Amino acid sequence: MSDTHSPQFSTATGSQVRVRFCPSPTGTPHVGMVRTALFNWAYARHTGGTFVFRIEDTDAARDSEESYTQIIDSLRWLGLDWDEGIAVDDGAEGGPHGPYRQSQRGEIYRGIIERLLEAGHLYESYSTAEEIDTRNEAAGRPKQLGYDNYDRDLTEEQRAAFRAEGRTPALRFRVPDVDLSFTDLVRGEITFPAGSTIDFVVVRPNGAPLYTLVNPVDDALMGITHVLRGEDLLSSTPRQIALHRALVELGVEREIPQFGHLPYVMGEGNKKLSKRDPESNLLHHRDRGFIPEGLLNYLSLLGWSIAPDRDVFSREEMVAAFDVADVNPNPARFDQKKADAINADHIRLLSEEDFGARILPYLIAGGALPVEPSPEQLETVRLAVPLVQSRITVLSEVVGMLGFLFASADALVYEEDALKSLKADAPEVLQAGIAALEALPESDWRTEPIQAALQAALIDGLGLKPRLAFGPLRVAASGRRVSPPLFESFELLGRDETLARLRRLAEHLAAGGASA
RNA sequence: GGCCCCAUCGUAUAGCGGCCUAGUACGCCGCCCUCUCACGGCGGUAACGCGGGUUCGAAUCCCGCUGGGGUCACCA
Repeated sequence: MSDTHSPQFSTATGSQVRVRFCPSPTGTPHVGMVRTALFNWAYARHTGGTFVFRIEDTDAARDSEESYTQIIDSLRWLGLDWDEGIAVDDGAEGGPHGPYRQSQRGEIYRGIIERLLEAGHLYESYSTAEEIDTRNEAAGRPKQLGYDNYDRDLTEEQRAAFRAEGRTPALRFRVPDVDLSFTDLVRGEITFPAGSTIDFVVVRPNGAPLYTLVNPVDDALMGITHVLRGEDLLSSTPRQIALHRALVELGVEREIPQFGHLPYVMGEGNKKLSKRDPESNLLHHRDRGFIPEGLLNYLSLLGWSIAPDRDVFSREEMVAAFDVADVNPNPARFDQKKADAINADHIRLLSEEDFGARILPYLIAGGALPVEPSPEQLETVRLAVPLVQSRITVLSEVVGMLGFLFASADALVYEEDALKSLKADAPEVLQAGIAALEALPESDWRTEPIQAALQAALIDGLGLKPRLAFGPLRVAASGRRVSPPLFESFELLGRDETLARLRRLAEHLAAGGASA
């Protein structure tokens, strides 16, 4: 036996780095998937390397075009741009290693399979799952041990016999009987003992290649130097390394990529964040009004940190600081509260103009504004921006926060808890407020004079506590217990509208609409 | 069960042998600010899983245990 030269892993650094993101388009984009994309992207940008985007759609039964579209849409929304891969620049694919959808690479795989077969790395396997179970049972071998390498050394006669039965073989990879080890970029040395990795199927009987083959093959063909992926794939790494060794031997690639396994993103309790949990769904966060800056920042915190005393930062800062070697191997819990807080911080960092533009789609989607807002409505939004920017955590909250500005006095709905917060003296307070504001001419209808007039009438005049004095007015104006600042809201509403609302609540209460 | 991974406040993390009577952030609890709610400010609560080593010295290194997780598909 020639000495199995020690594995030749990639030593690429700097601009030689080539990483890839290769989701399979099944289901809705998952935050764990996005975190993986983010770390790959950040590593490529940090090193000045190349970020390749490939689609692993080798399972026609599970893949969907809708999922494919959502994934691309999500990366675009987040601003995770790629250098090579599918649909670059809104046009055709780009890059020297296309196609970047595995469903279109059949010819390429056929060639590789041929070479692998010729070199003896692959063999025909006629065993069915039932037969494997039966054999294990007969041999008193635990079922969980799986395949028994039964077909490894079938003779030509035996194969012919199977074929005569009308069976077509799957192709299995012959895993060498050696320890398989590598240095994980985030975990350090990992060794899988010889014998713990069994021969695995790489091609279905119908000729369709499986992930087990195409994933390493494409990494080889596309010159990937660093494979950063989820921890769930850690246990499949030894067989990938075995396959890579064969590919190096055949001259398909020069070196085996380095591997780094990113920690799990967990949900509540001790389980992986499942597709069932709403917070696993990227689209859900976008709909709630996470902004890309906030979501990216939070996701990067799942397994990584930029500094001992700071956790709010821009994507540029992340790129400058990111290194896989600093990734923490612990599984991380997705904490919605923390995510919200980080998002809120980023929302406050937005310029007023930017913020104003970003909330518009939410106001429309939430029904606060029509699809085509009028210039007046847009102006109101612009003026309301400073009132709400520091008051919300996710963009969709603007609907509840500002909706009252776009409803008419008679269409305004009073929320239950708002009505309940009113005391018995609410009618008098409203009357006093109305009187005070009626005395205020249109020309003085600005925040400060409004506040001065109400202060004089209610606090100084009636001797009320501010809380009790302004509560009824707030409910009258917004229908809510919590609203943007009151006097500013009055100004935005305008004199007539404000007075109409105060009168309407007064009538509502007089009609017995609220309990004391 | 075999194999593999993981182990610092409730959560995310800092810590890579002495700077740690363990830092930061979210959360939570007070107080201040205040027209509500936020924002902001101040203060507080709370952690090195256990047992052995190594060392003058261990959250940091080694071993064992315990506990959690993953994986054992003709899915990816």
